Amino acid sequence: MPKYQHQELKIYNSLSGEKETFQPVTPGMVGMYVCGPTVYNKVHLGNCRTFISFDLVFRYLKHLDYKVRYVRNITDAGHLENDAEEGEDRIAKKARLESLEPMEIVQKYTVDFHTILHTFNNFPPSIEPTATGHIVEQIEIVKSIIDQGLAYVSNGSVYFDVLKYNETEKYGILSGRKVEELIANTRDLTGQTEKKNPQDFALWKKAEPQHIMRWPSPWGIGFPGWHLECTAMSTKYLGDEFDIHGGGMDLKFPHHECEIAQGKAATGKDPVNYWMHANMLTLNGKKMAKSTGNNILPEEIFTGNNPNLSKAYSPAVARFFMLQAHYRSVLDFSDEALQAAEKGFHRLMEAFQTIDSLPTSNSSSFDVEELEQKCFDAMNDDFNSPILIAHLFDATKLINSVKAEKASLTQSDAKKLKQFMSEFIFDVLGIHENLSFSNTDNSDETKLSGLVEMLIELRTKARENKDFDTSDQIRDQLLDMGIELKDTKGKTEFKIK
RNA sequence: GGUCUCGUGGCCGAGUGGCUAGGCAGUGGUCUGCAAAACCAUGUACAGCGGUUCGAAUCCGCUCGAGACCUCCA
Repeated sequence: MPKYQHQELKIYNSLSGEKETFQPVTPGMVGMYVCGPTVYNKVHLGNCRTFISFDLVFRYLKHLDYKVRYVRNITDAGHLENDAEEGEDRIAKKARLESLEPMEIVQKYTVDFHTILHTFNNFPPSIEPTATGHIVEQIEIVKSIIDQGLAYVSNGSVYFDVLKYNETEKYGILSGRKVEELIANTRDLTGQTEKKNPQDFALWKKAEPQHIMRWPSPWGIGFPGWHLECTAMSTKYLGDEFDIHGGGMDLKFPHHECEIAQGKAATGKDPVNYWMHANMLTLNGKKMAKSTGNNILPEEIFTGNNPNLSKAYSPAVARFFMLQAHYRSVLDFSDEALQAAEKGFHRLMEAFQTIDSLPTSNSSSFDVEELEQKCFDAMNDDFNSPILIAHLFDATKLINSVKAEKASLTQSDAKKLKQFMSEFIFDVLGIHENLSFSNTDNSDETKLSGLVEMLIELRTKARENKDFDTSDQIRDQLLDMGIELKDTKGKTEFKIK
């Protein structure tokens, strides 16, 4: 029996502002769309947080035995740097700066994106469509919106008529904006004479002669508006109405608002049942952004090569750090916080590895099944990974207590504990770290392990002979090399730091 | 300027109308040849000021502070 029949998952829906019990359109199946990156630059850590957040969602839905189709796009069509009618698109600009073909830029940063997300142990999405691969679909949507009388052609471009749409529908339902307020607060942007109203947004833009990325359309040579691709690709692969649409908080307005309007205009249906927004990762209290340069690149974390960092951190530690905060909260990045996460993470991993060697008893002093359900409860409550991690630390404490012979577990409970911890740590949180190599078959590691064991033996003999100079020398020099010895009851263990 | 969100102990970060979040750091103890690790114990935390309530850090109002969006951004 699939797990989702036993667990009640609640998801915070940005549309309603409340946690709602999750009910997919088709029982047992989930369609999820997440806005992917514009590939004109390296992904920074803030970008990664969003994708790690939705990887967590993807993983947990799968863990509940849902069949999930996860679609995440690549924005590779050139969109303008702002909402003005003229200007250079970001990919073309980057191509000029790097002296590359626009599609080389796209390829280069798509590869970077994939590599980094893989390093963070994200699952790839089920489908990863590109904007340029769906120009035809986008044109079809523009046509149908025009047919509905909700878009107009102006000088070779097509704009969505927000005021007209707002006569029968509500533009602004997601972001809580009112059209009247938007009108009152419109910024003065030059060159918007093509639009009937400043709130209108482009579905299709006429390409200026210097614009490199261009396609033919019923309205002339041009390129699609930014918001359109997500509507085209989400509905193509997930249907006119699907379950979950995610993205960064900064996309809520106008991007997602426009998607809702476009979708409704084109199909007459509200495209998405659950809107989810991941919050920002901040650096020095401010949002990380490509445009301001206030960001850290993942590779800088892995190498420690950044003025904000005192050392390097593994991808698993960085991921664990992010998952210790809830996806809807702003998380501030700092070296200190990463260090704390790293220590806690290692404690958790070491305890997990200890389970097999735990002494077993006839009875357990702890309810393992209750703890497991608490882990489900945490994730069922809008994917609350920090609470889940807190429970995993409770398990850590239990394991260490059993090891210290201050608590007890039956053999079957120890097995259960290992099973569900493994599921939550590796399958759900997606944390993956090279485990202690003492129990692997890799030959070099086996040799090193044997070497350390030999030194431990020598040290144990020295200690028996009260030759503490020798024993301390072995311990201290190993520690200098990054090998820590740990004396436990009757046995010395080691760990590579 | 408009809309919205947030403000938790030394740091990070959950949560909630009354019952220990958790991690890191600190302190005391156990263990140890000494340490480390581990275990046990330990913090009068919820920006400020009012209000609602038997009871609020949690609800309401105001003040102060921070951030996001309103232009491309995850």
